[in-house]
Amino acid sequence: MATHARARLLDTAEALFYAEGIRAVGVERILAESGVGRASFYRHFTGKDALVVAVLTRRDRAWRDWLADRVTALGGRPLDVFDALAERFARADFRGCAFINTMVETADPDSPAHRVAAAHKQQVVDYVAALLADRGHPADRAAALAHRIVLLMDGAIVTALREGTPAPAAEARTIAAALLAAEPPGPGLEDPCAEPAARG
Amino acid sequence: MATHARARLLDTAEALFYAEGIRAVGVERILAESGVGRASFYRHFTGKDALVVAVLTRRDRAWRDWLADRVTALGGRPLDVFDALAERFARADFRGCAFINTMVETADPDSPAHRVAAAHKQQVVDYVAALLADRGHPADRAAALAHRIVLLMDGAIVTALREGTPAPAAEARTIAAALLAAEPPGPGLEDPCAEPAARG
DNA sequence: GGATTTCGGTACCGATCGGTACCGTCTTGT
DNA sequence: ACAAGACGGTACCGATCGGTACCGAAATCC
Repeated sequence: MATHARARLLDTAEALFYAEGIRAVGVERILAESGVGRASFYRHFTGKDALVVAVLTRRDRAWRDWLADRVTALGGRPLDVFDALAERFARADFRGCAFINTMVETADPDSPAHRVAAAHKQQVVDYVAALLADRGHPADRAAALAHRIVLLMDGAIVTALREGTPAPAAEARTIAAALLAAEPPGPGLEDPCAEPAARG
Repeated sequence: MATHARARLLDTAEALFYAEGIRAVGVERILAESGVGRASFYRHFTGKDALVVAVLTRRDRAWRDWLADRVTALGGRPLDVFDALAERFARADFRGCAFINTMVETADPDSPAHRVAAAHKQQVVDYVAALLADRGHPADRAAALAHRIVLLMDGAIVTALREGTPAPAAEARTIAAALLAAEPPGPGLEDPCAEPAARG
């Protein structure tokens, strides 16, 4: 028997929701393209809403894990997040940020899907703040800077979506670099092994 | 007779589409809330898609006219666009940028609605570039700077939407100010009546 | 004042929406 | 080997989707 109907539902739904929008994709489509029977779907999820939340929750974890892995591989500098973004923007199936899209599509801020999406963004802010703290920025300054860097990330994502090019990632990186250059890290807490000043 | 069914349809549809999303609002709702008869609707528009395009086209003009008016009233400086944005963010019915939302909801980039939304953003870039050129920036630099300023505007819009506060407008303004401070206008072309350096 | 146009209301269309119930089948754990 | 559970397929449900056809009333134009 084909294994794990639940996993196939999540995979198919994630791809379709991201590519065409949550509301634009009906349960019918997901069943047809995943090969899962109708009854099996409602055995695993109470309804479409629960599927949406499950997809977003899984993507939240996967996306942040991916970001952390890429940033680490690129050098662990805060500005490396923009180079990670550039990789995403260059993919043919890039369709913006699934969580921004969810908040746009799901207008009700009290909706479970909206909440998951909002929480995702907050966790990204916390991650960037941690990156900044690692480079010696005091906690309060790291939080404020992270806020602005995520604003730049979101701006780059939206711009990349509407222009269809990965260029906005580099633009946002340049702007963020100016931001960090104007605010040097605190007194001697930064990583002594940091590369000179070529990047980041 | 109640006047101008077409105008009422546009007003009602614009409000509902912006508040709840294009796909989330059916023709039925628009007819009920506008008080327009079903037949009258299809007399004025070939279908829902045409209504969407008409709404977006009208909003494009109205939004850019509003932006130009507010910026002029605030002083005509490029950075004034962020103060104009802040006013929008503070409104209770703020739900992000209708054109970003349209591009997110309408995945197909060849769709008429998507094209109108993309064209709107390009015209905003052109407008900001004109503001920069007025302050003495050479045309090519003005275009590049405008691109980045609109990236900041979009980032502020998305951030304001997900946080529900107008604060991101001021954040983006500060970042943009650093951007402009690092790149002084060209050789003596700026407006001699410009205010010192307090803002903009 | 009569004709034309625009209007609102309603009935109806096929298609699709999310969701439920029931069926026979196949895999797996013991 | 056998029972238990997960599976795919189908029929069906009421509601709503976008869209068409037709009607009588009301306002405008000549």
